[in-house]
Amino acid sequence: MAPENILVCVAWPYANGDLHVGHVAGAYLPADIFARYHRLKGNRVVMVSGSDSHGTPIVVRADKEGKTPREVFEYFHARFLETQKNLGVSYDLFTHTDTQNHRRIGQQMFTRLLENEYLYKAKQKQLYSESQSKFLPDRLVEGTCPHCGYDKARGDQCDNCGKLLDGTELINPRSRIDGSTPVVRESEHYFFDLPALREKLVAYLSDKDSYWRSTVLDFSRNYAAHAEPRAFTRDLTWGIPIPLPDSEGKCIYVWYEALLGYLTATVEWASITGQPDEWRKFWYEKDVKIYNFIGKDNILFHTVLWQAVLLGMERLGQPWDGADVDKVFNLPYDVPANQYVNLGGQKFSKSLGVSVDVLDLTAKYGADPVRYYLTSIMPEAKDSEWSWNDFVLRNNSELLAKWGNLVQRTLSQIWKNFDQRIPTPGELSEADKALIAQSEAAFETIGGALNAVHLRDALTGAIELATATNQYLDREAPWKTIKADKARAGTQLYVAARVIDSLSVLLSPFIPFTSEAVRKQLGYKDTLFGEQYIEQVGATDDRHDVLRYNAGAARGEWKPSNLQPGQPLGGEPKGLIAKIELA
RNA sequence: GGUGACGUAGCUCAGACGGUAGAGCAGGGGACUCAUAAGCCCUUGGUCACUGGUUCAAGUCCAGUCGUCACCA
Repeated sequence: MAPENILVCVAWPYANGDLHVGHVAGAYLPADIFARYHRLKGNRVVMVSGSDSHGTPIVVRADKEGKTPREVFEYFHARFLETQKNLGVSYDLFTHTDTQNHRRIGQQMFTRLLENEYLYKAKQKQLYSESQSKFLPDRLVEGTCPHCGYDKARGDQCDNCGKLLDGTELINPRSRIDGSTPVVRESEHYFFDLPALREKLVAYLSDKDSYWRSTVLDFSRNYAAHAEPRAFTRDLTWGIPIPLPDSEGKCIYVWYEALLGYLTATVEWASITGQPDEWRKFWYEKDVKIYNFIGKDNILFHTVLWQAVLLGMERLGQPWDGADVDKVFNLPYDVPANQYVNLGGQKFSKSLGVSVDVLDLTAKYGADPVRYYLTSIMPEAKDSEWSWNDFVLRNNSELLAKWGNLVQRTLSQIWKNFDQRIPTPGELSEADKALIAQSEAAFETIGGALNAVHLRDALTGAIELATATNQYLDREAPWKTIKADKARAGTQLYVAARVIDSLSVLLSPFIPFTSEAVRKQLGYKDTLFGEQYIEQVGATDDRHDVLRYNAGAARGEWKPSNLQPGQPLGGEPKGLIAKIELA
């Protein structure tokens, strides 16, 4: 079968706070598992994302801390790189939105939509701070709620009665920055004419029933069918300025340029890897599948609004891009959005201290226990719950006891009794053949689940095979066989080792580090995957750090083991997975 | 207020097309000992949120109620 082209687009984390396990389980980890699977399948995979570095919350945080917005986002960007490298999220490129490349294409997006008449000008009433000479975002204004009279309602929503507000509705409004009283001024903005694209959006969503998640589809359809115009620009200084004269202080609404990051990061990836036209393959050629991995709060942006942008632009189409006049952008094939992971029944919240810090977690326990547990509670259909107790149990009684111990008990018998080499099997019994057949079939079933982005099912399937192998060992008991018939014991251990070899591949999208270690213990000299590294790229005035992936000498393949008898083990087997004891 | 999703054993979750509830972990018991006292076998747990309705038969379809969440106005 010809290799497929897969573009894995991952939600852009907003660079005003650290990542927590909810983000990881929601988007980054599923994307990585999916990407690794497709790499093993031999498919052409590019996985991109980056830090969302513009927008009001970053400006506010910078003001509060006496820093520049750039300093704030660069701090968190660096931590995102570190966190995801430690976790093994294998981006081909994780960049950010404050690059020349992103700005240039961002302005082009605006121009294209304007040329194609999907943007129009309209006036909007907004609160303006005279003391600071700028428009105030609604959330930075407070006042008395017109509905319930609560006197500390924010301009976007009243915390008391829960009603959503428009800042101009507030009675006695005041700035939350300096307490001054804002005035109502008219501001002229560009609006995105979504009604003009309704028909195309509805058509796009019409053939997704067989594979989109129900949590994503109905909701998106309803919105697409009734989509109203939305503001496309904002009064903002920290963002991408709109490329028109007399438009100072107007930037592209951050949401749209973050979405555009999927395209711009692909362009940057192509350029960095010295094949500047390669992005065209993924965005224009039709034999490509684009996946967007996101959390449930982002669904509409990724199932309707992003499609609207792509449909509205049609293509990049500027002089430097003139070859594309007859091309049209690809739209996402699937948007497997996840629900949330909660903690103690509450949402994660940095400000309330409800959080599990990922940097801390990987430093203490390593990536794989975290990846394993988060996959097992991945909120594919509904919200799930992080439990420290469960984290420990899953690690100790599943990952370690079922899988780590299976490898350990098999290889240590081979090490001690078979000259530290994979034994040469004799004739296979029915039981031997049955287990091997089961392990071979697993590549189909688990692969199917992975391809359909049913990641929890896929992991469960792999663990079931580990259990079957443990059962096989207990029934065959090579430690007994060896006393009377060493050759038969060698066959039994060969069968177990061969299935373990397959399992290390089947499990590798989920727990890549452990799988590499197993592979090494089995005596292989190569690796399943390539390497991740952080690197500085860009011209002098555009330097930035990115996370990259280099396939290099990776030899992993999604196919059953062909373990060679006589292969020397890679050293004395020792525990792969540490037991976790909570202090 | 609108749209949508969710509410199943102690915990985490499965349960197209309706036929009297399943898995893993935890808990209890057992035989073994190669293994990080891990693995294996057996086993105790459930008013399937609530109330009505359709049906010979409903976690499974319909209506309503309550609760949780996301997005939109």
